[in-house]
Amino acid sequence: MTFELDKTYDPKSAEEKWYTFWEERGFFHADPNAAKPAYSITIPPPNVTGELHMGHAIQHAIHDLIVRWKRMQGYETLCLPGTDHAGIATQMKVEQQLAAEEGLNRYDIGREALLERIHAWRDKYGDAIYHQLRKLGSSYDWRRARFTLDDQYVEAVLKAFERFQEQGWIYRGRRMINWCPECRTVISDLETEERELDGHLWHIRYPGIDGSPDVVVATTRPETMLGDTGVAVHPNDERWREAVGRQVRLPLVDRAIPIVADEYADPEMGSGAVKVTPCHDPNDYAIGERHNLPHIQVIGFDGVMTKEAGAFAGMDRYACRKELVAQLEQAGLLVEIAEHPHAVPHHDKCGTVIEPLPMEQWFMNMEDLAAKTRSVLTDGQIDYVPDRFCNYAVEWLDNIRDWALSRQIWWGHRIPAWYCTQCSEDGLIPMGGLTREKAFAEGSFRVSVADGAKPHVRVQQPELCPDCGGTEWVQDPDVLDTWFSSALWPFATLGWPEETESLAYFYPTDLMITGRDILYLWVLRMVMTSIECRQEIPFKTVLVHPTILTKDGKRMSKSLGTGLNPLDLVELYGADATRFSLLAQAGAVQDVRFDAEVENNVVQSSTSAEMGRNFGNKVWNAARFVSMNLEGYDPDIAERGQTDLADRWIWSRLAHTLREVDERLETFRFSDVIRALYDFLWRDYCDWYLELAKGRLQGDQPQARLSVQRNLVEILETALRLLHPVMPFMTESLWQALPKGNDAAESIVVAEWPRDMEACLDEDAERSMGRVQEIVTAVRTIRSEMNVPPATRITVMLSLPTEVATGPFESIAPLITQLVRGNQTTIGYDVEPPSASGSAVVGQINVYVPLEGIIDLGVERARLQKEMAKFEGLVKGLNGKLANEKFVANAPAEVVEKERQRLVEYSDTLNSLRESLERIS
RNA sequence: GGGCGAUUAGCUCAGUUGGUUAGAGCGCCGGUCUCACAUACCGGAGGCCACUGGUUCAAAUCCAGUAUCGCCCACCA
Repeated sequence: MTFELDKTYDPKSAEEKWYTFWEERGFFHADPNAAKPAYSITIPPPNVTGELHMGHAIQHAIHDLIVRWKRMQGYETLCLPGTDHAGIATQMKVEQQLAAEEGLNRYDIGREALLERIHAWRDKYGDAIYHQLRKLGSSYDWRRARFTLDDQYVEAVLKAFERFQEQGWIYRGRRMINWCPECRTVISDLETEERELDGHLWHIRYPGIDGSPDVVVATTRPETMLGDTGVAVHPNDERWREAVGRQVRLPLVDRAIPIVADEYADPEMGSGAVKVTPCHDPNDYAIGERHNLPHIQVIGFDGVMTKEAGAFAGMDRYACRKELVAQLEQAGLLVEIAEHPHAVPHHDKCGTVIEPLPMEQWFMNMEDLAAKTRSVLTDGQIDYVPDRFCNYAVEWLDNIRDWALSRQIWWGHRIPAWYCTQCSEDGLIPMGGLTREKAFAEGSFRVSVADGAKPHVRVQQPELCPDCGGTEWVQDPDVLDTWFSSALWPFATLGWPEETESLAYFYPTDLMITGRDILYLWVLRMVMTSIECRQEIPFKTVLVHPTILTKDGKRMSKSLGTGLNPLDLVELYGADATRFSLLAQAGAVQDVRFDAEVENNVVQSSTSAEMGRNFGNKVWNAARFVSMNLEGYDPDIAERGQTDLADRWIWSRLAHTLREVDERLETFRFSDVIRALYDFLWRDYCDWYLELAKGRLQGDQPQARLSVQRNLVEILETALRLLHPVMPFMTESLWQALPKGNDAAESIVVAEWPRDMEACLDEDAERSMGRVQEIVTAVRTIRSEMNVPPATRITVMLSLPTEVATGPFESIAPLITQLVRGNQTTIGYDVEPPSASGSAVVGQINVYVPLEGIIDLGVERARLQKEMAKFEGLVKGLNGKLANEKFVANAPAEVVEKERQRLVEYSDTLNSLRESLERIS
């Protein structure tokens, strides 16, 4: 019973072969009627435009690790994949393509045509990420892959919108919003990103009128001055008491604006007076409301100055700034220009500086949901790992703000609000001079409730207008924020609003694995929508995985050339090694500096992936060794060796490893999982057990040979199952090749996870084997230090104190001989070694290696002296400690006793070392 | 401006509730192509655990402060 393996593991052929096999057998399918406990995860849907990056890679290495583990443990395991339509990002991508290839923008081709192009784009590229995930080995139920614009999913979105509307949370209102002049849409607060810019603070003089003093105001955005409709000072500011109620003249536009008293103005700042531009600053908007100041919008939705900007109309907002500053300077009204670094909100998707504008939009009041969600979190119903993220979530909920839901783009879920063309006529304003017919047909109009538009929220278009009996309707032109649809992900993907079998069986899901960046944007909103739509939590645990940084702790970014394509790693080192490297670095830390050299977005090498590759190859070769030594092996007649020390030891180590792996998987300490497996397979199994097995394999006792063969196979087979969730491909290759019983599973994917190994734990064996290892290492050190040629066979003499029985040493002696390349190991009491011997002390045992003619006594003396110095230090320290009355009095008795024993032991060791030294001096 | 995290060997990181000589991998030095593996084997060197105080018989570990780096939140002109 032998099998053949190549000299090295070849990832490419294995990956292709086994993934196909797994999919054909349907191992990843999850059945809602299975008679097993369920375990379910929905993945965070990547953007449909997305390409796999390292963030995905670590996320999915973790997903698949957990999912494969649970599947082997006997759960009916669902991992549901999918993609997000990613409204702005996707539309942006296709628009950029349109501009680059045809020089057209979205308005040139219109709504329908653009949507057609995006759909075509999605059909062509939308599945790319699925193929990339397969390359990593992800064992997901691809039959269930969902897209946020699937028909059933759209239904869920409309249903949810209607439901929230019925709760009275959704409203149309005029508010200060974040406008992206590049994308020409509103975005939510969460989609803005503050960036520190080196700005300036311009101090400008506004001349007083009718006895009012001149006012100097400061601004970081002088161009907004054109829209100023007031100046505010603090009501208690004595300097300005007389000025309140008077007016100043706005330079360049020659407009008289009032000085108002408002507590927003900070007397400590500059002159104490602040300019007020209600249309272009959230604070100023609030002041404007309080004092009824007029709104003058001088910056348009395209970032270009409006006709209200007078002479500056038509200029880009930044060009205008420059020109305006120049003119102010010329007019002698520019008092000062100060350097002023400050944070400016940008659109996270396109990087454009946000323009705050008052606008009518759809909003959702989040107060009720936030309150409910808060108590769910503070009740501990959802476990956050690490748990501090739960506190952050609660804090965020405490400061919840209304959610701007509508987007002025076309790719997405169109808002299910309808307007009767008859009675809403005045509030439906065609864009760009279109006729009403055309504007309505294309959805190119602006809705103004203020001007009389009356929205009716319905999933279906209404029949008769309840107000006027009209029958013609137009749907709201806006689409919903992408995050509105993804907020429904865990239940919408399982069939909601239908009460499906899958929903009943797999929901709530067990685990949500996510990055830090979307904890509020997405994760918390899923909790909120689930509480409302399902009256339950969407997942029991939120696992926040580390962020992958470059080697030197910088952001990984394609534009910086520090991007790293995970598939390049797969290409270089294989999928298993890539997973290994990611998981090995996913410990308690929240940032992983990924150990790879990258040049111009191309990976040159990665130390950790190399480690993974080497480890895979090591295991592969261990299996190869086993395969080469199975001559005459028959699993039916071979008995598991359980009396030999090495056998008892390796089973005990395996049992420890299983316990460690399970524990660390339960607590998501992936780097510990890797380390446990690595140590067991490489250190215990290969370095020690295989080496020891060679003796029995090559010996002349058939029974011993059979039992060690059985152990070699069985231990390896079990360890492969433990390793499978980390390195699925390599383990499957080996597992398939290993001889197994007839009732073995079809694949390691569905093989049973090892369990109940506690009985194999054997402290005595571990202690004895530990002694063997110490002695062997000591002898090897002597060999190495004395430059004993590898071919030279040596004798090891163990000298025991009289109170120690020789029995146990009789059995370990042959192991020592074998491992140090010796010819024999002798045991005796108070042995007097030849004077030309190397020596070492292991616990109570003196170890001698006679080296007549080889030993360099000078080297040996130095070695012993160094060792003595170490123990002298230890003994001195312990003496001091035990002489300290406070220690003896206060420390627990067992600690004191332990220290006493150590002192005795170290003193003995020191004496032995001294004797050895004297012998050769 | 608030909050949080990190700081341990040249590098990347472990170090569980305070209690043996602080560990691993890579890198480095020396020796091996020893019949599974040179993607390997054997041995070795290398640490004032960021700094300063404190608590304790005992601190990498607990507390306070400082420094550096990073993240999150925040409308201060």
